[in-house]
Amino acid sequence: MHIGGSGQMMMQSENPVLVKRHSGKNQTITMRDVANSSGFSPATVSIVLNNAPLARYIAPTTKKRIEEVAKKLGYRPNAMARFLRSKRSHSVGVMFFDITDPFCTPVLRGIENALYQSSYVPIFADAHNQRNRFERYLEMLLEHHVEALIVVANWLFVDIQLVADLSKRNITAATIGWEMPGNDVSSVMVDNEAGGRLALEHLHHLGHRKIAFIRGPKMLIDSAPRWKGILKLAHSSGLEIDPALVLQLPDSFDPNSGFEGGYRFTEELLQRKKRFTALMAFDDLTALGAIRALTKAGVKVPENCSVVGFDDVPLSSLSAPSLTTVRQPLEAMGNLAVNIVMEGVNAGLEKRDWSISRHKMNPELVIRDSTQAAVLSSSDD
Amino acid sequence: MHIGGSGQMMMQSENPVLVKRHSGKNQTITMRDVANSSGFSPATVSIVLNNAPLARYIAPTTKKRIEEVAKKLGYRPNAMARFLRSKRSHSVGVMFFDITDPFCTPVLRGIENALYQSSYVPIFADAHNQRNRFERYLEMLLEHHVEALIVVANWLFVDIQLVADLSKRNITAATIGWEMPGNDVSSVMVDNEAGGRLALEHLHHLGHRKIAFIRGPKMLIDSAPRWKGILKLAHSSGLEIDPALVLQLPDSFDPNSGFEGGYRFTEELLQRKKRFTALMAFDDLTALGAIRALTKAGVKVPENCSVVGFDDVPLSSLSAPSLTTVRQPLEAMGNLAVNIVMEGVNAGLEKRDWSISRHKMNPELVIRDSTQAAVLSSSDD
DNA sequence: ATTGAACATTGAAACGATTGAATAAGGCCG
DNA sequence: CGGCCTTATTCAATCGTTTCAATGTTCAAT
Repeated sequence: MHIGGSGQMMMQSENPVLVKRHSGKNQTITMRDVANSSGFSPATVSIVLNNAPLARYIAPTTKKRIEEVAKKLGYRPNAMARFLRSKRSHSVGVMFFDITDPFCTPVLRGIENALYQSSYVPIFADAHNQRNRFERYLEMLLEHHVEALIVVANWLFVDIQLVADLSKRNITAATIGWEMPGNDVSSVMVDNEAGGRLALEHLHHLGHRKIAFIRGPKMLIDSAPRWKGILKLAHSSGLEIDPALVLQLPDSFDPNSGFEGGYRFTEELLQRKKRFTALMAFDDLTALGAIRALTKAGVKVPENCSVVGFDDVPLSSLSAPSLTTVRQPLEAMGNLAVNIVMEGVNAGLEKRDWSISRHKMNPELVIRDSTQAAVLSSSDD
Repeated sequence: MHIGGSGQMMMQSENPVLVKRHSGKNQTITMRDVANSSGFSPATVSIVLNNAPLARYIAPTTKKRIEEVAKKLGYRPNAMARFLRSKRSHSVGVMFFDITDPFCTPVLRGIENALYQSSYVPIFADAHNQRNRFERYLEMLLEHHVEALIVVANWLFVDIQLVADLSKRNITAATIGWEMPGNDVSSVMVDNEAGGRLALEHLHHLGHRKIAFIRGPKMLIDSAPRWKGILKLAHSSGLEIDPALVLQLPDSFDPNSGFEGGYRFTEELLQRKKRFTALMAFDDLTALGAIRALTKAGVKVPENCSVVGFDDVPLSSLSAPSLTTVRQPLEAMGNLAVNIVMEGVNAGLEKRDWSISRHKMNPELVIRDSTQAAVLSSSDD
């Protein structure tokens, strides 16, 4: 009368093992059990429980009966068996380039939440920014027959292989924070140009004219458009950008290197002895690094120097001073990516035609304590 | 002569839809394809590719042949079909109470990394601190037949249901940051008592004698032992704890409420006009809130007041000032939890006996910029 | 009366792998 | 030379669902 783990060691070499597996309700109850127990056939049970098209012919009494029995027995469909027939795994691969980037958590939350609404399950993968790991995970996800793939490409590098492999296997995919070349993969990004504009506009409105910039690494897709937005606003508002106050972060594989970079580069800016009353950093981490350097050098933020970041990662509101930044709607982006791929999945199911889409979400300026109006200074132009 | 999905769309009502699905190598290649293509039977292919026991009888030439063909065809085993027979899903459920807690990211990383080593895939679930969501996810994970479950119970509430359901279904489980009543679930925690001791010891060594405390919420399992460690050290070192300098956070369902709590409670402590030269917070977020309040009130950290946190969440090193704290080895804890459940999985596979385990990991003091030696004051005892 | 929908249910064939039992051929022994 | 072990491979059942095609009903319409 053992159940479960209790009698397991009896299986040893040559003992007269007592048949214990048949005891408790340890056995998984299959659809056949429900069928037997309710007096109908497995087919009927399946039709009823899935509310399949044929279900409209099934007598209401039958339906009720079957549903009752299923519940009483605690029947749980076997996802694997189901998949084997229906080709639907009810899972989606969610691949992060590097989850340690604070950018990722809200995105993950958004993805998870949207999938949950559709009763899909996320299979989590983290490439640690390594190509081979990325490929291995891709392999694993394909083996698990995820119905779709979402790639959160917050940091460096892409893989063309991805595109090929996926479109070949008819798996809809979407990237967040990156755009694939070609026309196979949908994408969700923030409108970086608008964001850059927003940030600089804010500083400009506050009266800042001598502004330092720490640009993002060249390899990051976000860097160029943000800078473009900055240049455009500078141009349209007649603001002059002093090249001596512009630095660009080097490419790096560590998403958290921005902090260190912001720190070092701000030190360097300070050494140049060119006065600036505000600093615009590539992202929040960079901004935090900058603030650290400024504070250490005795430059008070925001009194002596305003700092603005980009992203609005969760810690930005907790830092001291709390950070003025351009918010990416991270959770909404995760959400949208799910909706996109789900649409693709459904299209595939219904043999409908479907085309990829590229979204640029609107950023939003979040004003906190790291910026304030420029103090009027005699040497200002 | 159609195979598989090719002719399916002809089922449409009455349009002569052109069969475009049949173009590329879209069709998934099955084991049968490898068998046909190599001239052996599916059985042989399976045996070779899995290196099953019987493989020792297979001729080396045959093996090579099959492996070649499999690779050339790009054969990828169908995880579902495989599972259906072998009862192994090669997936593990990873359930978070609330992923927005910064505590979770490193744990997730640790779990992911360990699973990756074993070619297991994590199915991610986030209960959003809601019981019904927790239960629904549990249901979904069971449907997907995860081989094990890891619950990261960083924040409030537990569910007894969990224990029952899992042990009934013979799924090994482990919790991180929580202990289940009963003897069904392994757990991994930090040694909170030692941590509490470590933190206070540090302050004491620095010469602090008037220390304020913000204790954790009663419902959190960590709160009591941390406090116990504090009391013990206070006792053994002859430190006096002034009840007027001790506050306890209220229970809350938001893991990030600690910041707000730390802020408010610190304001309150300041209002009491009882001098203190150091503050020990329940966790890092609370400490950050406290620092914010202190700074706002003109109390400089660490010059006028040292602050120490607990956990060493990623943002603690980035805050200004960077936070002295007690580090939980979060990644290692995730790792360990995986090893524990994998051990259980293997035991189950080999019908071995196996018993749960409870681990207390050693915390480590991380000294950063938020603490410094107490200034000698005339009124000190 | 016969037909033919609409209704209600079921049999049985997949889905793609795994695996215990079976087959077959060679080699060795007494 | 018949039996038996070893080597090499295959048969066929099975896992738990889904779903197409088939089988009876019932009942209104010809």
